[in-house]
This record gives sequence, structure tokens and C-alpha cells, in this order.
Amino acid sequence: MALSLSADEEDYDSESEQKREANRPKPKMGTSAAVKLPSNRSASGARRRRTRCRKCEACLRTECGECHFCKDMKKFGGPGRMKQSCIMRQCIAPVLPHTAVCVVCGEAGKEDTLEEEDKFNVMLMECSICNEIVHPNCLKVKDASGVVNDELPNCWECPKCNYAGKTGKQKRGPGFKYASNLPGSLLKEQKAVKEEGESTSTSTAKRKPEGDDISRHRPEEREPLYRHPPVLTPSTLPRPRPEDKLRKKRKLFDDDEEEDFSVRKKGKADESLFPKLLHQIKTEEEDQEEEVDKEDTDSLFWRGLERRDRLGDTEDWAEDGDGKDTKTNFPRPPLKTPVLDSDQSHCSSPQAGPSSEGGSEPQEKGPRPKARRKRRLPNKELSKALNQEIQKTEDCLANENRQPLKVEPESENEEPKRGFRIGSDLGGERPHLRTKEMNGTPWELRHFYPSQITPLGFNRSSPGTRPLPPRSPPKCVQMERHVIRPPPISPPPDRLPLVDGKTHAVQREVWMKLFGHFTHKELCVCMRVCKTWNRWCCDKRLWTNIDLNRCKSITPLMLSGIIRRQPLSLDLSWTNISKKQLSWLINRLPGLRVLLLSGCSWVAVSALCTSSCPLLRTLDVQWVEGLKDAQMRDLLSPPTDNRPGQLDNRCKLRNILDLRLAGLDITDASLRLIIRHMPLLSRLDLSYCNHINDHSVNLLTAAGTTTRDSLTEINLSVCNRVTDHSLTFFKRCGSICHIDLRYCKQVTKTACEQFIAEMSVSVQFGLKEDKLLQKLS
DNA sequence: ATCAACGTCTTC
DNA sequence: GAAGACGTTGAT
Repeated sequence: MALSLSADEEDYDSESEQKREANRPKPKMGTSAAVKLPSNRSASGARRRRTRCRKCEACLRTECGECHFCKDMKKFGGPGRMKQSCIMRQCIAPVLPHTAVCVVCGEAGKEDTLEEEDKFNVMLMECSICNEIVHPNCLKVKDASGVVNDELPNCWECPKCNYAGKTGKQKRGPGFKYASNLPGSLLKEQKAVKEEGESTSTSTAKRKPEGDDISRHRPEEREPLYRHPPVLTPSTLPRPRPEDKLRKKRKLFDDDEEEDFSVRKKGKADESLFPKLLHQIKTEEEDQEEEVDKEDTDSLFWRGLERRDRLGDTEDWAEDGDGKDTKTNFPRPPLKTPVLDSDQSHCSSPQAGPSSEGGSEPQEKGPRPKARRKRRLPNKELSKALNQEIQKTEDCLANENRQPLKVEPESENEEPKRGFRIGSDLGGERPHLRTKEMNGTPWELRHFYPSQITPLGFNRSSPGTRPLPPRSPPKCVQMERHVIRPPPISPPPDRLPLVDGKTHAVQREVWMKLFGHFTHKELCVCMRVCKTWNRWCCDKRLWTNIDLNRCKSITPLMLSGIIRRQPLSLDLSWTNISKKQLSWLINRLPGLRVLLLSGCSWVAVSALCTSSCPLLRTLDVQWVEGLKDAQMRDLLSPPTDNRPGQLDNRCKLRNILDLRLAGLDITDASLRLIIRHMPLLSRLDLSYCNHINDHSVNLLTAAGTTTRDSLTEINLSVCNRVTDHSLTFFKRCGSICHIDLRYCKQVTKTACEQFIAEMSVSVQFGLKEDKLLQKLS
């Protein structure tokens, strides 16, 4: 068996073998490890374990004392067996150990001695494939391209490996402990991908066009490394190809991705921004180019974001910014061709996702500008692997069945704070989407449905016509192939570098204040201006609320975009996020306060059962298909896995203040759990819950319950089993301010008026609408 | 020497 | 596949 291992596997296995030899001189037989043979390690160096950077936000935190790993620690009374870092302290950017030296010259990194420009060649770089740590300058193989991986500091695929055609999937790069050990780790997918390595060759043949296409760029790949590209003109820019995605990958660590909405919006926002300043910093494009040139495979993420218009009116800013004449001056992001435009629409197409992007694009649209090849040149193998993945994605999606859905006319959405939903602009933008739908039902129709039937204050539809939740995409769509690390450590310059070597007079924080007034869409434009702005605009203070509502495909790159922005509020409603994705997200968003998952599948939402989200205050699981009493029990029950040292019997959602359960088939059994496990619950939405009745209200308001005093708002609209009697129960609630009984057939206006009259002794209530009782302040 | 915890292997 | 265990590395 071991003998049949591919060469690809040998590299990987050799790594583990080496480890095993060190750690386990006499490994037990019979395991998978036992059959792996030591292999040719000619290309592999000894791995150096990475260590925490001590500077990132995570490193600066104190141990939470509550997470799985903390509880294991002896200091927290645990057995100390797991020996893992606190989840809240998982280093974002693990660094090479201080003792690491260049295998060529034997010296340590010398980046501190030089200016930014030259740093790269004298800093230690660790190859994620062969693990060799070298100064790029010390390498003899200089005519091949190294691919810098920004996921990790000082990490690249060295020119030797890159030139040799090794692929990232062969590696099990160092410094990935964080992701690989966490629940929902996507790193492990690397293994999976690796194991599929054998098929690469076959898919290579299948993907000949791409291979050929890529080979056309080989000469470019041999260009000297690290050369800055010239500024590109939009017309020269091809649409993203698979290898662009891989280049994208290197962006994951610090310098953020930029969005591509400017393509769709054709300069609407970008024309409006800072023409004068841009003149000054335009020369930074050289530097920025490597950040900005890549076609944005995160576009899906940004497409979702761009819907959110915090200013609500970009034109206002445009006027202030003298934007009318900036068109020619603005260092516009690379505009994409119409073909690319359609590619973007893959956002919600079955081909969505980074793995699939470009998959529908069989050929290069002409030679890629040389400059764009620069220093992160993907190799053929990477492209092949990617294409293979793309193909799988497409295959998976092709097999996905869609169910027909009744379509109703649109009505306005309920939450005014929300911008226009993505659904509103789908039809025009993604004409091809419909043609891609299986079984005749356009995907978006199913997903528009919920918002279209929102007569009341929450997303709702009439009982019995529950919208079908989106299905999770096939696993292959969701597979991350890279590690995402939480907020970027981007020690940004205090001031903006200018062309003449000087810096701009305005300090960073002033810029930040300015950026704070921008919409996410505008921020995305700013990110394309220059590297510095790219960093600044990724500041999580600017992204406290990320709305991907109805963004159909949640792709790995979108996930990484979310993680890096560490939002406090995340709206994933009516998306097809998978359990694994959600779990992965939650585990990396320790500060998340608001999570909106309405219309998602229970399978996805069940990620909450196993993930810790200690600060979550608002949870929206309206219209989650399959979420019933049993599932609520799973959701609300304390962890059952109480091993020694893990004695937390508290509900994972114990801090919820606002719970939205509209449209669920839950009964009093769930309410009892809620009462028991959510002592702080203040707002409860039970609208469209057909099993909710007077007894339910009685439970919620019974003596001894926490909800009796904590509830301030309750929504029972369209709960047809609720009668006038419930109103008498609400009189017991000390804090109740808002009782929504609209469309409750068995609730009369007379009873509401009587309630108001009787309550007037202590609290003044009024009828805001028919059967909508509200405290008058 | 001690502590923290990385990265891999084992177990469930 | 996820979670747990643990030898060893890296920092102090």
C-alpha cells in the first residue's frame, strides 16, 4: 500500500514520518501512519515549528478560561492533557522561531536592517512545500517563481518547489495548528485534496485547455521575481483564471482582497472618490499592484457587502469629493471584461465559490499582461488541481436537485436598517443563473420568497407555505484549501506614502474616520486604491456589521473575508451556508454579537450545537427548515460531552437577548427550554409558530420564570392558537413593552383595549396597529 | 528547568 | 471526520 503512494503523497508522508520518528520511536502498527513509509526527502527540509507572534490581537488576549482548551489546562482545573492554546488566543500570524536560520547561509532573517522594498530578499522565508527556510537572496534558483503565501508570515512556495511543479496540495504547511485543531477545520481538507491527488493527472488531460493556456505563461513565470508590474489598463485585464485564485490565496493574510463590484457598477463609486488625493498616491500603484491586480475571487463576498450602503447615498459623498471629474484620475481597479462580468455573477450560480470560479471559463482571454505575473506565479499543477476541484464542484452542483417553489409578489422588507437586499438586484445581474438551475426552479426565486411575504415586522410567510431553505452547497464547494486567520495584523503606516517618498500629511486615524463614513461598497473601492488603503479599509472597525443576506453561495473566500473583518453582526440569512462553514466561522468569530440565520437549513444551524459563541446576543433562526423541538433541544441543551475538566453545564446560548423563532414548528417543549436556558431573553419572536397558544404564553409569564421579568418584546403575530386569554398572562410581565398579536385570529381588538385599560393603572399601553400593543413612553 | 503549545497521531 | 492525546519544540 505504501509503495503505491504517489510522489505527491510521499512528500507529505515524509513529513509525518519524520515527526513520528522523533515523537514516537515505536509507533503502533495497524494505523494508517504505520503503513506509510519513509520517503525520499530530498526536497524537504526539517520543519521548524512556528510560534506565536505575541503581537496580534489574539496573542494579546488573556485566556478565556471557558473554552475547551482552557478547561483542559491545569490552571483552570483541567487535566492538562490537550495542551492547546486557548481558542481566543490562537495566534493569527504564527512566526518562525527566533532560532530559525537560512539553510543556505545559516544566518537569521535580516529584514530589520533594510527598508521595506528590499526586505523580502533578506527575510527568512519558509517553503510550505519543502519546509526549507531560506533568504530568497540566498537561493540559487532565481529564474523560477516563488509564490508568497500571505496566510502566514514568512511563508512561500519556494522557487525550487514552484519550479519543480510541486503543488500546494502536497504540503501540509507549518503553522497551521490553529485551524487544523479547531472544530470545523478546513485545513484538514488539504489532506482530502491530497488523497485525491492521483486523479490530478487524469483531470489534467481533461483540462487540457487550461493547461495549455497556463503553459503559455510559463515564460512569464520565469521573469525575475519581485519585479513590480506596470500599471495595467483595464482593457488588458483578462478575467480571473484559476491561478488567479491561487494568487488570491496569498492575500489572505494581511493585505486584503479588494472587491470587484466596480466592474458591475462601472465606476459609479470609484469615480466619486478623492481625485486629488489619488493623484498624489497614484504612484503607489506600483506597490499596490501586487495587491490590487489580482482579480477578486472574493467578489462574492463583496457583492454581498456592497448591498449595504451605510451612507445610503454614495452620490452625496461623490459631490463632496469632487468626484465628477475623477474618472480619468482615479486609479481604477482593473476593470473586467464583459466576460468577467458574467463570471462575477457566479456569485450565486452553481459554479459559485472560489473553487469554481473560472471553472466555467475554459480559456484564457488572451495573453496575460506580463506584469501581472510578477512574483506569485502559480504553476501548472496548482491550476490543474484547482480545475479539478472546479470540475467536481460543477458535477456536484449539476446533481443537485432543486424543488419548485411558489412565487409571490414582492413586498417590502421589514428591517429598515438593512439595505436593499441582494435579491433585488439579482434578476438583472445574473441572467444566466436561471439557466443553470436544476429542475426548473430558479434558485433565486426560492430565496426571494421569504422577504416577499413579510407583511409584518419580521421575515415571514404565511404558515403552510414555508419557503424552502436553501440547500447547502455540495461539500466540494465549501472546502477551504487554505487557512484563514482572524483579523489581520496590518500594522499600517501612520501616514500614506506618497510618490516622492514623503508621506501624506493626514494621519491614518483621520483617514479612518473618513472611511468610517463610507459604505462597504465604497470601502471596497478604496481598497483598490493602494496597498495602504487596502489595509486601512480592512480595519474591523469599519466592518462591524456584515450582511450576506440572501447571498446564495457562501464561498471559502467569503468566509475568509468575514473572519478577517471580525464583524460583531453577521447576517447569513437565506444563504446556503453549510454546517461546516458555519461552524468554522463561529469558531473564529469569538466576538460575534448578532447572528442571523433565518432561512438556513437546520443542518447548517446545528453548527451552533457544537460551537461556542459566548457573546452572542441576537440569534435569528426564523424559518429554519427542520428546526423543531428536538432540534431546539440540541441547540439549547448544555454540552453533553462532560468529560473531566469540562464541567460547563451552561447553555451555549445563555446570553441571548433577542431570539427570533418565527415560522418554526416548535411547541411548549421548546419554550420550556428557552425559559430555562435563556435567562436574559428580552425579545422573542414566535410569529407564525402554529403550535404556540395561550398555554405557551402562560409558561413564558409564569411565576418563577426568568422570562416573566426579562421579556420586553414578544411577537406572536399570526399565531392562530393564541387567544384573548394570553393578554391576561401578559399583565404579569414586569418589563413587557411590546406585544405583537397582529393577525392572530382569535385575539380581538376588544381584548386589547381591555388590556390597555387595565394596565393603565401602572403602565400606559397603546395600540400602534390593530392588535399591536406598545408601551407608551 | 519550566511552561506553553505546535503538529501529528490515535481514538472514538 | 472530529476530538483527544501527547511527544516534542520553542521561549523564557
